[in-house]
Amino acid sequence: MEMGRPYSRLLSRLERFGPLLPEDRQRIAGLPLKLVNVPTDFEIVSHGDISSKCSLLLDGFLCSHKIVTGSRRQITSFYIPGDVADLTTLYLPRAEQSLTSLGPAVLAFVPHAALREALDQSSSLAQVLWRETLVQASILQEWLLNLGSRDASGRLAHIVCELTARLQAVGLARDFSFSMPWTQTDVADACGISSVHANRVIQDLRRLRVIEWESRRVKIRDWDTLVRLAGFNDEYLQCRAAAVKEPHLPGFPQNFDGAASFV
Amino acid sequence: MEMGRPYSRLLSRLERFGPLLPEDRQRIAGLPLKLVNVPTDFEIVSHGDISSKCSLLLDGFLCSHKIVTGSRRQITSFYIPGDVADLTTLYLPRAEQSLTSLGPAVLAFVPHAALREALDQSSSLAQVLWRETLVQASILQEWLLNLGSRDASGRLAHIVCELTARLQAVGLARDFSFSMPWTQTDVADACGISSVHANRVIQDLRRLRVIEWESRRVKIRDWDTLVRLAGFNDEYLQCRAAAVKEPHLPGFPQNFDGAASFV
DNA sequence: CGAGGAATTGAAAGACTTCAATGACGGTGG
DNA sequence: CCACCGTCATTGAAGTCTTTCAATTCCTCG
Repeated sequence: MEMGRPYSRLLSRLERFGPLLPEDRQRIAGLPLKLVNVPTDFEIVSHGDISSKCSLLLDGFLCSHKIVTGSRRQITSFYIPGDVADLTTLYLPRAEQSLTSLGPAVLAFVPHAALREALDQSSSLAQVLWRETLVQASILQEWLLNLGSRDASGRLAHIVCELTARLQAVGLARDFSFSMPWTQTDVADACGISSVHANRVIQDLRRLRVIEWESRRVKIRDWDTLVRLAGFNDEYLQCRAAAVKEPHLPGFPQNFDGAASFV
Repeated sequence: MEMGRPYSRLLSRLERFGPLLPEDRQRIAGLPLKLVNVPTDFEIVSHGDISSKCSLLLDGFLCSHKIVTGSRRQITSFYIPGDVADLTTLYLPRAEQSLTSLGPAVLAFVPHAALREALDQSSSLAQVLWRETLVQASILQEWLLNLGSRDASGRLAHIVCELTARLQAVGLARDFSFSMPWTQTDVADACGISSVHANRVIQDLRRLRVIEWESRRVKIRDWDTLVRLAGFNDEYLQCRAAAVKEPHLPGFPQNFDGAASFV
């Protein structure tokens, strides 16, 4: 991890839809931040907190989650390096979910005040960050499909696919292999299944030689089969947005609609 | 429905966090729009479409949904009058979901171009609409808890609670009674259960005298029990945001954090 | 080497789905 | 006005998936 450039991953993420204005890059890069190391299972934000900062994840993994019915924990998102885990709190300061680390993690806290100021100065930057929250919402929708319409093995396969795709996009899953320092219980809480059942499903995937998953490290052995099991389609992640709009033709702005096909 | 003021419900919704600037109200009210009546089960936006307009719902209900595994349909959101159902397409024009009407509905289409122009001119307005998408995302998270961590009757109860609360917020569920012109299959698709099972669960709720649900109309008979069954807490809806910030004390801005408790 | 968390296993119970049939209802055409 | 039709709601029974409980084994770390 390049500690020297804490915003680099975030910036390259934000630029997948097109280059930022140089001054917007400056605004991001100039944001004050506070680096923090947190241990495993550290609760960074608690449900109900009023936040005054955003948490940019530099290294490790986070999840947001909430307790339902007294004891059952539902994980609603995973965050990987380059993600701002609680960007929502910028305009909805009360945290509806808790945010905790899965494994040791390195964070950069950015004060809301500074971020708001930057966004007030640049509507183009605000737009880019808005879009980032929309992509996160799109991931939530996909999880909804996952929990609502797939069986346990489909859910697990889908989560692994998504994680792989996201990690690849930030260069952390070369060779379809990555570290995943969380427990089967964590995975189960994301899939909405019991940890016992999660274990059995993982074993099925191992038996099928689709994945290896040992000592906190996952290796995908048969991506195509995994994708098929999961019914995975990466479009919702907008990972390849940059590829789509390659031709930077002047006079041909992206997503142009004008009054063209208005109903 | 006041056809004369199509934006009134949206405006009052947007103002629950605090009054809009007069010029921002003007910008919204001045937006061009095209009124459209659609019949039951009309697909307004299809998965994969590139949108050039947003759909403000004036009357009736919509849902967004997607097909999983060939045949199973998962509903991921309901929309009620005053909602902009596809605000996300403003900056993520490719629709990841389909949008269809549940029962006859009245829509106002607003071209992206006009909306973008308004938002470029006013960063305060952009902020308010951004927040609106964040609230929608917060609803998605709650649905995630629903599908991942509640049993069938809890899911159904929760959806009814949410719908009731949202409809009440726009004055459409006086006396805890409202029209719900969709089928048990639709409800089942939102809960991620089979329609047969949905039917049995509805009957349980009827037997417990918690709700009445006949001929497309729901009446809540025992709100407290329903809330308990659902584990419902309306905070995530931000319905009561306006109430919270009643004291408009000058010099005491809402959600002020400054450098105060910065970690 | 011991302790504690994590993973694994088996067996029984429970929740939900599927299939298949029947009943209820509203709207249509004759 | 009534028979007919299609959609939606309801029911029963069998089968599948998942949970729960309770051990047991494995691993990691101090």
